[in-house]
Amino acid sequence: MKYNIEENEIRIYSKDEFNPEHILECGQVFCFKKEGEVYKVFPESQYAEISEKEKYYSIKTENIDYFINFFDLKSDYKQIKENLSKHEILKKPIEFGFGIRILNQDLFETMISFIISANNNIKRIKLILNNIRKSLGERVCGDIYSFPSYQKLLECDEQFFKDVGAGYRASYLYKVLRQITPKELEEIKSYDLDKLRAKLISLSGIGPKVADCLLLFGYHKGEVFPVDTWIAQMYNKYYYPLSNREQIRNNLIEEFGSLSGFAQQYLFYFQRSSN
DNA sequence: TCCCAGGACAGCA
DNA sequence: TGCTGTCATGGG
Repeated sequence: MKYNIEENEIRIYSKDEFNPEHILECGQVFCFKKEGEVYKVFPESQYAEISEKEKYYSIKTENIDYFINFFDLKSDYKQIKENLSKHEILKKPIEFGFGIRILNQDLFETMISFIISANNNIKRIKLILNNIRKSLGERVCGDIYSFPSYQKLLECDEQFFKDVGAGYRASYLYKVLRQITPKELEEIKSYDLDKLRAKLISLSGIGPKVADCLLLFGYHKGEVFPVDTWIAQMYNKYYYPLSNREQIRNNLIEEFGSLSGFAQQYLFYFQRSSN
Protein backbone atom coordinates (compact mmCIF):
# COMPACT_ATOMS: atom_id res chain seq x y z
CA MET A 1 0.00 0.00 0.00
CA LYS A 2 1.21 3.47 -0.83
CA TYR A 3 2.06 5.70 2.10
CA ASN A 4 4.66 8.35 2.86
CA ILE A 5 6.28 9.30 6.13
CA GLU A 6 6.50 12.98 6.98
CA GLU A 7 7.52 14.51 10.29
CA ASN A 8 5.08 13.08 12.89
CA GLU A 9 2.71 12.04 10.13
CA ILE A 10 1.86 9.06 7.96
CA ARG A 11 0.16 9.95 4.70
CA ILE A 12 -1.88 7.18 3.13
CA TYR A 13 -2.66 7.67 -0.52
CA SER A 14 -4.42 4.36 -1.13
CA LYS A 15 -7.85 5.46 0.01
CA ASP A 16 -9.35 2.26 -1.35
CA GLU A 17 -7.31 0.22 1.15
CA PHE A 18 -7.55 2.38 4.25
CA ASN A 19 -10.70 3.93 5.65
CA PRO A 20 -10.66 4.99 9.31
CA GLU A 21 -14.42 4.64 9.71
CA HIS A 22 -14.37 1.09 8.35
CA ILE A 23 -11.31 0.12 10.37
CA LEU A 24 -12.44 1.57 13.68
CA GLU A 25 -16.19 1.04 13.53
CA CYS A 26 -16.05 -2.61 12.51
CA GLY A 27 -15.94 -3.79 16.11
CA GLN A 28 -12.35 -4.93 16.47
CA VAL A 29 -11.21 -2.05 18.66
CA PHE A 30 -12.63 0.13 21.44
CA CYS A 31 -9.88 2.70 22.17
CA PHE A 32 -10.96 5.46 19.82
CA LYS A 33 -13.42 8.29 19.53
CA LYS A 34 -14.63 10.58 16.78
CA GLU A 35 -14.56 14.32 17.32
CA GLY A 36 -15.94 16.24 14.37
CA GLU A 37 -14.26 14.70 11.35
CA VAL A 38 -11.22 13.53 13.30
CA TYR A 39 -10.72 10.05 14.73
CA LYS A 40 -8.61 9.96 17.88
CA VAL A 41 -7.02 6.57 18.54
CA PHE A 42 -5.37 5.69 21.84
CA PRO A 43 -4.14 2.10 22.24
CA GLU A 44 -1.98 1.40 25.33
CA SER A 45 -0.32 4.77 26.05
CA GLN A 46 -0.04 5.75 22.38
CA TYR A 47 -1.97 8.43 20.55
CA ALA A 48 -2.82 9.32 16.95
CA GLU A 49 -5.25 11.58 15.12
CA ILE A 50 -6.63 10.57 11.75
CA SER A 51 -8.17 13.00 9.31
CA GLU A 52 -9.01 13.00 5.64
CA LYS A 53 -7.23 15.29 3.19
CA GLU A 54 -7.99 15.69 -0.49
CA LYS A 55 -5.51 13.09 -1.71
CA TYR A 56 -4.64 11.10 1.38
CA TYR A 57 -5.52 10.13 4.93
CA SER A 58 -3.32 11.75 7.54
CA ILE A 59 -2.25 9.89 10.69
CA LYS A 60 -0.59 12.35 13.02
CA THR A 61 1.44 10.74 15.78
CA GLU A 62 4.72 10.91 17.62
CA ASN A 63 5.21 7.18 17.25
CA ILE A 64 5.19 6.44 13.51
CA ASP A 65 6.51 2.90 13.80
CA TYR A 66 3.90 1.91 16.37
CA PHE A 67 1.02 2.95 14.14
CA ILE A 68 2.49 1.46 10.96
CA ASN A 69 2.31 -1.85 12.76
CA PHE A 70 -0.99 -1.06 14.53
CA PHE A 71 -2.78 -0.33 11.26
CA ASP A 72 -1.09 -3.26 9.52
CA LEU A 73 0.10 -0.90 6.79
CA LYS A 74 2.60 -3.35 5.35
CA SER A 75 0.00 -5.93 4.39
CA ASP A 76 -1.58 -6.07 0.94
CA TYR A 77 -5.34 -5.84 1.37
CA LYS A 78 -5.93 -5.48 -2.37
CA GLN A 79 -4.82 -9.07 -2.76
CA ILE A 80 -6.87 -10.25 0.22
CA LYS A 81 -10.01 -8.61 -1.19
CA GLU A 82 -9.40 -10.05 -4.64
CA ASN A 83 -9.18 -13.54 -3.22
CA LEU A 84 -12.23 -13.14 -0.98
CA SER A 85 -14.37 -11.52 -3.67
CA LYS A 86 -14.53 -14.89 -5.39
CA HIS A 87 -17.04 -15.81 -2.71
CA GLU A 88 -20.44 -14.51 -3.75
CA ILE A 89 -21.53 -13.89 -0.16
CA LEU A 90 -18.62 -11.49 0.40
CA LYS A 91 -19.03 -9.27 -2.65
CA LYS A 92 -21.40 -6.75 -1.09
CA PRO A 93 -19.71 -6.75 2.33
CA ILE A 94 -16.33 -6.05 0.72
CA GLU A 95 -17.80 -3.23 -1.39
CA PHE A 96 -19.36 -1.84 1.77
CA GLY A 97 -16.31 -2.08 4.02
CA PHE A 98 -13.61 -1.75 1.37
CA GLY A 99 -11.24 0.12 3.69
CA ILE A 100 -11.20 -2.39 6.54
CA ARG A 101 -7.83 -3.52 7.88
CA ILE A 102 -7.25 -5.89 10.77
CA LEU A 103 -5.31 -4.14 13.49
CA ASN A 104 -2.31 -5.42 15.41
CA GLN A 105 -3.40 -4.70 18.95
CA ASP A 106 -1.67 -5.16 22.26
CA LEU A 107 -2.41 -8.62 23.64
CA PHE A 108 -3.08 -7.63 27.22
CA GLU A 109 -5.37 -4.70 26.42
CA THR A 110 -7.21 -6.79 23.82
CA MET A 111 -7.71 -9.63 26.28
CA ILE A 112 -9.20 -7.35 28.94
CA SER A 113 -11.35 -5.54 26.36
CA PHE A 114 -12.89 -8.67 24.88
CA ILE A 115 -13.57 -10.27 28.25
CA ILE A 116 -15.66 -7.16 28.91
CA SER A 117 -17.28 -7.52 25.48
CA ALA A 118 -19.06 -10.76 26.42
CA ASN A 119 -22.86 -10.38 26.13
CA ASN A 120 -22.40 -6.62 25.99
CA ASN A 121 -22.87 -3.84 23.46
CA ILE A 122 -20.11 -1.79 21.90
CA LYS A 123 -21.21 1.50 23.40
CA ARG A 124 -21.12 0.12 26.93
CA ILE A 125 -17.88 -1.78 26.34
CA LYS A 126 -16.25 1.53 25.45
CA LEU A 127 -17.81 3.17 28.50
CA ILE A 128 -16.44 0.52 30.88
CA LEU A 129 -12.97 0.65 29.31
CA ASN A 130 -12.92 4.43 29.54
CA ASN A 131 -13.89 4.22 33.21
CA ILE A 132 -10.91 1.91 33.77
CA ARG A 133 -8.61 4.27 31.88
CA LYS A 134 -9.76 7.31 33.82
CA SER A 135 -9.44 5.54 37.16
CA LEU A 136 -6.00 4.01 36.67
CA GLY A 137 -4.39 5.37 33.52
CA GLU A 138 -2.31 8.44 32.92
CA ARG A 139 -3.45 11.47 30.98
CA VAL A 140 -2.43 11.25 27.32
CA CYS A 141 -4.25 14.17 25.72
CA GLY A 142 -7.31 16.16 26.78
CA ASP A 143 -9.71 13.77 28.51
CA ILE A 144 -7.99 10.72 27.04
CA TYR A 145 -6.15 8.41 29.43
CA SER A 146 -3.76 5.54 28.79
CA PHE A 147 -4.67 1.91 29.34
CA PRO A 148 -3.37 1.03 32.82
CA SER A 149 -0.41 -1.23 33.42
CA TYR A 150 -0.85 -4.86 34.39
CA GLN A 151 0.53 -4.03 37.83
CA LYS A 152 -2.08 -1.34 38.48
CA LEU A 153 -4.91 -3.63 37.42
CA LEU A 154 -3.51 -6.41 39.57
CA GLU A 155 -3.76 -4.18 42.63
CA CYS A 156 -7.53 -3.76 42.13
CA ASP A 157 -10.10 -5.80 44.01
CA GLU A 158 -13.20 -7.28 42.42
CA GLN A 159 -15.34 -4.37 43.63
CA PHE A 160 -13.30 -1.97 41.49
CA PHE A 161 -14.36 -3.79 38.34
CA LYS A 162 -17.97 -3.71 39.49
CA ASP A 163 -17.70 0.00 40.16
CA VAL A 164 -16.50 0.75 36.63
CA GLY A 165 -19.59 -1.07 35.33
CA ALA A 166 -18.24 -4.47 34.31
CA GLY A 167 -21.16 -6.22 36.01
CA TYR A 168 -20.80 -9.96 36.40
CA ARG A 169 -17.59 -9.87 34.35
CA ALA A 170 -15.84 -8.29 37.33
CA SER A 171 -14.89 -11.67 38.77
CA TYR A 172 -13.59 -12.84 35.38
CA LEU A 173 -11.27 -9.83 35.23
CA TYR A 174 -10.11 -10.21 38.82
CA LYS A 175 -9.29 -13.89 38.22
CA VAL A 176 -7.68 -13.65 34.80
CA LEU A 177 -5.15 -11.11 36.07
CA ARG A 178 -3.99 -13.82 38.47
CA GLN A 179 -3.85 -16.50 35.79
CA ILE A 180 -1.65 -14.86 33.17
CA THR A 181 0.69 -11.88 32.73
CA PRO A 182 1.30 -9.74 29.62
CA LYS A 183 4.73 -11.36 29.34
CA GLU A 184 3.20 -14.83 29.28
CA LEU A 185 0.66 -13.74 26.66
CA GLU A 186 3.64 -12.81 24.47
CA GLU A 187 5.53 -16.00 25.21
CA ILE A 188 2.72 -18.31 24.11
CA LYS A 189 2.87 -16.78 20.63
CA SER A 190 5.13 -19.70 19.73
CA TYR A 191 2.37 -22.27 20.37
CA ASP A 192 0.60 -23.77 17.39
CA LEU A 193 -2.92 -22.48 16.83
CA ASP A 194 -4.86 -25.27 18.54
CA LYS A 195 -2.66 -25.24 21.62
CA LEU A 196 -2.78 -21.43 21.82
CA ARG A 197 -6.58 -21.36 21.52
CA ALA A 198 -6.95 -24.07 24.17
CA LYS A 199 -4.66 -22.13 26.51
CA LEU A 200 -6.72 -18.96 26.06
CA ILE A 201 -10.02 -20.78 26.60
CA SER A 202 -8.66 -22.19 29.85
CA LEU A 203 -8.49 -18.63 31.23
CA SER A 204 -11.27 -17.00 33.23
CA GLY A 205 -13.83 -15.13 31.12
CA ILE A 206 -12.41 -16.43 27.85
CA GLY A 207 -14.55 -18.83 25.85
CA PRO A 208 -14.43 -19.79 22.16
CA LYS A 209 -15.58 -16.42 20.85
CA VAL A 210 -13.35 -14.19 22.99
CA ALA A 211 -10.41 -16.51 22.29
CA ASP A 212 -10.97 -16.13 18.55
CA CYS A 213 -11.14 -12.34 18.85
CA LEU A 214 -7.86 -12.31 20.75
CA LEU A 215 -6.31 -14.66 18.20
CA LEU A 216 -7.44 -12.47 15.32
CA PHE A 217 -7.03 -8.93 16.65
CA GLY A 218 -4.06 -9.57 18.92
CA TYR A 219 -2.15 -12.56 17.58
CA HIS A 220 -3.16 -11.72 13.99
CA LYS A 221 -4.22 -15.28 13.21
CA GLY A 222 -6.21 -15.01 9.98
CA GLU A 223 -7.38 -18.60 10.12
CA VAL A 224 -9.95 -18.12 12.91
CA PHE A 225 -13.57 -17.01 12.60
CA PRO A 226 -15.11 -15.39 15.71
CA VAL A 227 -18.82 -16.22 15.80
CA ASP A 228 -20.96 -13.79 17.76
CA THR A 229 -24.69 -13.04 17.67
CA TRP A 230 -24.35 -11.03 14.44
CA ILE A 231 -22.42 -13.70 12.58
CA ALA A 232 -24.78 -16.41 13.84
CA GLN A 233 -27.68 -14.28 12.62
CA MET A 234 -26.04 -13.89 9.22
CA TYR A 235 -25.29 -17.60 9.01
CA ASN A 236 -28.86 -18.60 9.78
CA LYS A 237 -30.13 -16.20 7.14
CA TYR A 238 -27.75 -16.88 4.25
CA TYR A 239 -26.72 -20.50 4.83
CA TYR A 240 -29.08 -22.62 6.91
CA PRO A 241 -30.36 -22.71 10.50
CA LEU A 242 -27.66 -23.93 12.88
CA SER A 243 -27.53 -23.11 16.57
CA ASN A 244 -24.16 -24.62 17.50
CA ARG A 245 -21.68 -21.78 17.15
CA GLU A 246 -18.65 -24.04 17.13
CA GLN A 247 -20.12 -25.80 14.09
CA ILE A 248 -20.84 -22.48 12.40
CA ARG A 249 -17.24 -21.49 13.08
CA ASN A 250 -15.79 -24.67 11.64
CA ASN A 251 -18.00 -24.54 8.54
CA LEU A 252 -16.96 -20.95 7.83
CA ILE A 253 -13.28 -21.73 8.39
CA GLU A 254 -13.59 -24.60 5.94
CA GLU A 255 -14.98 -22.15 3.42
CA PHE A 256 -12.58 -19.23 3.88
CA GLY A 257 -9.40 -20.95 5.08
CA SER A 258 -6.46 -18.74 5.98
CA LEU A 259 -8.49 -15.62 5.20
CA SER A 260 -11.33 -16.50 7.58
CA GLY A 261 -10.65 -13.65 9.96
CA PHE A 262 -10.70 -11.11 7.17
CA ALA A 263 -13.93 -12.52 5.75
CA GLN A 264 -15.40 -12.34 9.24
CA GLN A 265 -14.68 -8.62 9.58
CA TYR A 266 -16.30 -7.72 6.25
CA LEU A 267 -19.36 -9.79 7.15
CA PHE A 268 -19.61 -8.47 10.70
CA TYR A 269 -19.37 -4.82 9.64
CA PHE A 270 -21.89 -5.30 6.84
CA GLN A 271 -24.32 -7.28 8.94
CA ARG A 272 -24.20 -4.90 11.91
CA SER A 273 -24.53 -1.80 9.75
CA SER A 274 -27.50 -3.07 7.79
CA ASN A 275 -29.51 -3.70 10.96
C1' DT B 1 -41.95 -3.45 30.25
C1' DC B 2 -39.43 -6.44 27.43
C1' DC B 3 -35.51 -7.44 24.62
C1' DC B 4 -30.82 -7.34 23.36
C1' DA B 5 -25.75 -6.76 23.24
C1' DG B 6 -18.84 -9.05 19.48
C1' DG B 7 -20.80 -14.94 25.68
C1' DA B 8 -18.98 -17.52 29.60
C1' DC B 9 -19.98 -20.63 33.01
C1' DA B 10 -22.00 -24.06 36.12
C1' DG B 11 -25.22 -27.59 36.51
C1' DC B 12 -27.46 -31.12 34.50
C1' DA B 13 -28.69 -35.22 31.45
C1' DT C 1 -20.36 -34.38 25.29
C1' DG C 2 -24.26 -31.25 24.53
C1' DC C 3 -27.92 -28.47 26.24
C1' DT C 4 -30.14 -24.89 29.52
C1' DG C 5 -30.62 -21.15 32.83
C1' DT C 6 -28.17 -17.46 34.82
C1' DC C 7 -25.25 -13.77 35.15
C1' DA C 8 -25.11 -7.09 35.47
C1' DT C 9 -26.24 -3.22 32.98
C1' DG C 10 -27.73 0.43 29.87
C1' DG C 11 -30.08 1.51 25.57
C1' DG C 12 -33.77 0.95 22.16
